[in-house]
Formats: sequence, C-alpha cells, structure tokens
Amino acid sequence: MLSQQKQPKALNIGRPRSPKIDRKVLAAAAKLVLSDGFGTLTMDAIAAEAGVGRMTLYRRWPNKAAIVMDAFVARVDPNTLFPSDGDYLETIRLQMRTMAKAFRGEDGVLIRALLGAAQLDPDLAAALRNRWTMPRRKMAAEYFREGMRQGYLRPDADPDALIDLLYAPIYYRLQMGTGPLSNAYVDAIFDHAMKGFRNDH
Amino acid sequence: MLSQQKQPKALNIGRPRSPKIDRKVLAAAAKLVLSDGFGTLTMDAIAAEAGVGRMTLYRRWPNKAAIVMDAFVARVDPNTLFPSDGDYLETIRLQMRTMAKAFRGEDGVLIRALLGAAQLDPDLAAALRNRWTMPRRKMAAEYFREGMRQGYLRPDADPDALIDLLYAPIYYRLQMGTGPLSNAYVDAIFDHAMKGFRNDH
DNA sequence: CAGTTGTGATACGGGATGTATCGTATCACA
DNA sequence: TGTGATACGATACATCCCGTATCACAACTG
Repeated sequence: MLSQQKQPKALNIGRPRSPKIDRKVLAAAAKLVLSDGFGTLTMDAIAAEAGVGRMTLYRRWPNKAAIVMDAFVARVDPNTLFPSDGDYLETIRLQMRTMAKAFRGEDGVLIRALLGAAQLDPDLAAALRNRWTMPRRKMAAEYFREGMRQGYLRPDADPDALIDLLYAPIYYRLQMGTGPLSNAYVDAIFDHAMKGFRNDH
Repeated sequence: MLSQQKQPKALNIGRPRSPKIDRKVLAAAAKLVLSDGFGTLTMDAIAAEAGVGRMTLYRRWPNKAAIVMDAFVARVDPNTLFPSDGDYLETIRLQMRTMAKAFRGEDGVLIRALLGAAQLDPDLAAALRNRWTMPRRKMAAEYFREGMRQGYLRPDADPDALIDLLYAPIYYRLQMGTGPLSNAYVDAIFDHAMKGFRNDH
C-alpha cells in the first residue's frame, strides 16, 4: 500500500492531478497536528493551511486520518534503520534509542494520534500495520535471524517474541505516560530482555 | 478518582439523583460499544438505550468517553488479580493468561476504545492511568517486591521494568493486531522475560 | 407549606462532515 | 485547433452530533 490516496478516475485522459498538492497538504496536516493536536484537526483547516480547496482533499483521501498517515510516513520513512557497522548487540540498543528519541519528539505526537485513531478505524489500523509496523518488524526480524546465524543470539530464539519484548515497552510508555522514554529506560528494557536471548557461549 | 462523574450541586437539599440511572447508563454504553463500536457511539444513542434524558447524561458525565470509562471499570474491577496460593512464578504466568483472555473478549474491545480515545483526550488519559493502569501496576510491583524478598526474583531486579516487559507486549498485540493473544504467546513472553529476572540460585 | 435540585423533553446555535454543483484550468487525442 | 474528459477552487447544502438552555414536573428537606 503506497499511500492512503484514492485513485484518480482515469489515467491518461483529462487534467492530471497536480503533484505539488500532495506536498502542500501533507506538510499542512503535519504542522496542524503538531501545533494543535489531532483532536481539533479538521479538513477545513488543512485545506486552508495548504491553500487548497476542500473538495480536493475529499477527492484524494477518504478522511483526515488517511492524510495524517501519509504525512507521517512521508516524514519518517528513511529513519530508524539498523546501522550496518559496529557491534551486533550494541546496534540493537542504538536503534532502540533512535526510535525512543523520535518518539520523544514530533514523531511521537504523530504516531500517538495515528494509534488512537486506528482503534476506531479498521482501515487506518490496517494501513498502520502494513505501512509502519510490519515493514519495521520485518527488518528487525531479518537482523535478528542474521544474529542467530552468526551466533550473537541463541539459535532457538523467537524473533517475533524478541521484537515484542524490546519494542512493545516503548510504545507502552509512549501511550500510557508511565515514565520518560529516556535512554536509561531503553537500556533497562534492552538489558533485561536480552538476558533471555543473548548467546553466552 | 472514584468515577468520572460530575458532583451533584448540593448534598442534602433538593431532589437526590436517582441511583438506578447509573446502572442503566453504564450498561447501555457498554452494550452499544460492544455492538457498534466506539466510533459511532453518541450521547443520544446512550440516552435512548438507557431510557434516560440526554440532559441527565451531561449533568453527570463530561463526555461519552467518561461514561465508557466508568462502564469499563465497573465491569472489570474485580478481575485480573493475583491469586494468593500456588507456585510464585506460575502465579504470574496465570495472571498474564487471565488478562490476555479478558483482552481477547469484550474487555479487549472496551479497553481498545478507551486507549484510542485517551490519545486525543488528556483528561481521559489521566483517568485511565489513575483508575486502570496504575492500580494494577502497584499490585504487580508489590507482588514482585515480595518475590524479591522471598528469593524468587533477583534482589536487584527493577519491578517497573519487569512489569513493562511482561505486560506491554500484551497491550501491543491488542492494539497492533500482529498476532493472537493466545496462551502460547503469553507463555513465550513470560518465559523469555523471566530469564533476566528469575533467581537461579 | 416553601425552597432546592434532579429528570425528561424539546429547542437552539455552532461546528464538522461528506456530497453536489459551477465555472475555469489542464491534459490527450484527433 | 477543437473536442472530450478530468482536476481544481469555491460555494452551497443537508446531515449529524455536540453542548447549552429552558420548561414543567417530580422528589426531597426543613
């Protein structure tokens, strides 16, 4: 699923969609969510901020959550990857810190809004899973399987369980607000979770 | 915070609030959320289902999320406690299974709705933290500290980190839908997380 | 009895949604 | 160059829900 957008009516006949509108709309949506929150976001405000007709929004997206979803993915797509050099286990810790840092900032505001809206909108929930959650889980699972092959992780480890143990607590704190998403917290989760997975030879 | 209700104007003068209305409203709200979802829930529908005037709802609760919050707490308050007998570590596993089972059913629908709404409503987020999350965290932390004293858990364990490692994955699956909240899943999380906390003597 | 508040019904204004329509703009194709 | 099809911005519209206000009546205290 490349985006939440509706398809144009036809491909090679008629006036084509203006490509600049996407950028303007997504930037406007992100700006408004970050300044005023998702709760007060309206299609009208997005259209005004982007300098675009409101009808154009409804022509391209089914609702505001879809717009924010596209805006979010456009922002964070290149981030939170696993660096390919350095110590194997420390790379995981650093990746978790990178993610926690992103969640402490503007990305955290956006993903909280999307997670909340997804609980009431099955389409958005599927989009969040397909475009955000699953790609990252696949990358992590690949990295972990490679670590199992190379002997850094126990050969009988369950990559999915490890993903959940490492990353679910970060989402949990983001949503529950039971404490700060600090490096110290990430380290505590990492260290404890890893005790069951590290291969101690 | 005993409930999300607004206080009556006065205590001993004037007509007292009808006590039956609470039950009817909370039952109606729960029924509607479970049948049609939280997204389409309206104050009007709750009032109609409960056979109550809409004004009465606004007199007692600030918004529909507060009503669902009260309905949820009224349903699940007595559940998901730690049984006091049996093997210490197995008791934790069983408690996690009980919670997962509740989340697989109607309670899961309700708490998903509340978690979603809480992302847009700071008051509701605080209520969810104070009335649901924190009481359970306190109970768990107490149980874990007792286990540290009695030698079942490592004396240098961090109860908060253990809580997050054990329970955050359950919330994660509930919301993300990355897999079933089965007993097998609970066991995988429990077994892996416990490797870093169990006292192996 | 008087005073005070809860209850149900109804009306109201405000705001957001999603659709429809209009004139204009931009493209492909003949 | 012109024709057909679609996108764009603007506007109007019906609909829905919210939260408040108001009313007559009910229920309680003293």
